[in-house]
Amino acid sequence: MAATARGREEALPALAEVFREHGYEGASLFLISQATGLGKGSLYHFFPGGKAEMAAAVVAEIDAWFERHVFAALRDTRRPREDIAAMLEAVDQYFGTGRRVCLVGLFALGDARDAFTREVHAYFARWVGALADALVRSGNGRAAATALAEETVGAIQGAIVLTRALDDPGIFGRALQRLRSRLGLERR
Amino acid sequence: MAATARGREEALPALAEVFREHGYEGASLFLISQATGLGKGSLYHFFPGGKAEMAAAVVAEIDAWFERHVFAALRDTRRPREDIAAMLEAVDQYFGTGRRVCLVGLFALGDARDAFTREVHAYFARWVGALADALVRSGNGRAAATALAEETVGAIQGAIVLTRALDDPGIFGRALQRLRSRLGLERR
DNA sequence: GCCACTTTGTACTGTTCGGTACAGAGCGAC
DNA sequence: GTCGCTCTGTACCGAACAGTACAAAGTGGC
Repeated sequence: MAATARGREEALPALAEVFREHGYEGASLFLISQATGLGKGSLYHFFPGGKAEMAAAVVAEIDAWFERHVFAALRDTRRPREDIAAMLEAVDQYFGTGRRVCLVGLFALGDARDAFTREVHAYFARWVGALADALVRSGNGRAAATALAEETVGAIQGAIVLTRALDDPGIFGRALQRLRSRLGLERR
Repeated sequence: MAATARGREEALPALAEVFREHGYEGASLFLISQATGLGKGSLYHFFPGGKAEMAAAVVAEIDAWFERHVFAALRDTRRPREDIAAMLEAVDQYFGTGRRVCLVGLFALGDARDAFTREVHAYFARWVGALADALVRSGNGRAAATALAEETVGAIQGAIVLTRALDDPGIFGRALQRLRSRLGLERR
């Protein structure tokens, strides 16, 4: 955590963690400085726009990560079932079985809503869209696929809330298992 | 919103709205003063413990409201199907078809986690528990009932996130409709 | 070794924060 | 009226805030 970042890119993971833990308002420059190991001088050198630019950079990186590792494969998949299963696996890893907050979801609930409406909207629209595409390819009708995709992404977000509220990662695991069965990914 | 509150109780709704809109850290005393129509003097007269006491009072009121209007009926119901349906209806109203944030869910994600872990845990545990009770009474086994209850509460929380992210209340409505069908509440 | 450029620590700015102090306004009881 | 009590506006406090200025420390090319 305090393993002194050397540049803008290296600082992003620690930065993301601070925003996840404390929200946008709660993430003070002191906390950010501590977490990244960078002094104010360096922080403002790398992010002249201050906190807002830091948060934007974090959101952009998360967005890019999901695009690369999750969404892209779903859109043009030739093996929809395998790729959807891989998506759930990646989600399980990424969100630490529900212990780790989804920063974009947190921003959606209002923490920095006005500032990042666009980015938040784009992230979830692409997630739902890509998943719906994969579900169409796996044999669902367009409407059913969209409904299933909405249900899946919603269930993941809700499971994060419940897991953290009740402090029980079992909730997240069970939610993923239900989704696997509902998406027809059960080994047969 | 700015309709000057006259006492502690009257101030709670406006207070809750500020915390919902801006989160715990983001709700400054200036915003609170504006929203309630109360000056600092009055605020500290009614809530000597400051912001923390205000947030605690709001959470307690929300908790009491759900206990009275949602949880109680579910626990000892003799008409589980009707009472579960009524619960979904109340939820739809309360959360403004997904436009209104669940403050307890927001706190669960971290906005004021440390300060309200107990309250957040109790709220969701009682919600899931009461719903599971009703589902047992409507003929489900204990395990299936708990799983369904977890799924339902999670789906509601997730639908709030998605609805706000994509700015489309249809998402919340469709989620509730799916839940009705899954909980066996469809008119037959 | 010297130069140009990037990176950093530190001291500082003005502002806003949560919270306090307190005088006085309002207002029923008698 | 006037007493006692609840309530409220205002001025104020120290601390923490985001952001700036800038000199010094590094660093790679030559």
